[in-house]
Amino acid sequence: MVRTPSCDKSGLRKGTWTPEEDMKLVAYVTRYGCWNWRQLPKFAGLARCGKSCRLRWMNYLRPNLKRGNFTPQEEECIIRMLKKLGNRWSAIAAELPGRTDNEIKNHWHTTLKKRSQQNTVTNEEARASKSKNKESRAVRDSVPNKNGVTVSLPATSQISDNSSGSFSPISSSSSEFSSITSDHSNSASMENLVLEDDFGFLGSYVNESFWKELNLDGVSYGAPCEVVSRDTNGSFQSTDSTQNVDSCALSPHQSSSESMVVDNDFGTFLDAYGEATVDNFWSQPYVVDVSHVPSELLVPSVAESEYFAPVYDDFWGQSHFVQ
DNA sequence: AACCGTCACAACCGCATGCGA
DNA sequence: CTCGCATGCGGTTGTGACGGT
Repeated sequence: MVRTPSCDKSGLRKGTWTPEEDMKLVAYVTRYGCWNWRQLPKFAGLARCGKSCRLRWMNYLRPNLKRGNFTPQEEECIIRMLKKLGNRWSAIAAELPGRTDNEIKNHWHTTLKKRSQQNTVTNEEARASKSKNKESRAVRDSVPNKNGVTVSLPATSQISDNSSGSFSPISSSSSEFSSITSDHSNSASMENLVLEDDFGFLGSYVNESFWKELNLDGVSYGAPCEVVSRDTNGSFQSTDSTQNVDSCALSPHQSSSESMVVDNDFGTFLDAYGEATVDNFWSQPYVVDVSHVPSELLVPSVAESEYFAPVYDDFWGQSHFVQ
């Protein structure tokens, strides 16, 4: 199902992402955010191009992704939006929380498209069948009598023919989807769908010893970050990051042992943090939903001396690295 | 058991777009 | 206005899984 790992000319890895690569990316992005995809793999210790990292994160690793089969409501929404917007997959994905454009696109090409085509064929066959039935009934009803004289019999019933109706393959009124309402009330109900554990796929190879055992080729995640949980009032509370928290703020630069990644792209970096500004940057916690992140990822057990992250010690100057 | 065709989907590729210098 | 860079988007490909023969 996945591609065989390979390398391109520049030595960057291509193909299937390994669990270790996923770990690095998840750990880095959940901690520092995606401040610059081009630079990110270098800092995260990934031999990947930024594009590949972004794709992997956006389509597979990022939180709140809904995995598993599409619900009938989602499929109906896809069909409806496709009819409305065309193949603007990202716009369609925006209507389906937790689904990616790639996922929707794949689902369309592998399942819905064929189903719609079959639906069209079925409808056409039905029409043809009805037409044929009418003909055959006409033939049947035109029974030659003993004398070879054709006598037209009066029809006992009339089959209603709706063939003039719409048989659009992506019409929400088509038979296959006729039982599904097409109003936006579905959107609300879809939000109540159970989201799978976003990092469930990591479960098989993430355990307590993972971070200890993992040799991260130049990058590790030694410095534990302070986790600030958000209470029901929306205020933040410092908490033990080993605890599971549903919604919390990561404050990656509150630890005395680490500084934030900035490189030369401070503006982009700030943009990545939404409302952060130069003035409040160092005091505002970086708010990120890490409810999906296993505690092992938040507090990796790697010796701090191995910590390898860019440090921005000269605000307007060059960043450098410490290890 | 081996082979083959189909399916599903992760990932790649190339182009488009936005933005700052 | 132009250029270069970063990111987003949609089409396409590659490959393991799976079922049928």
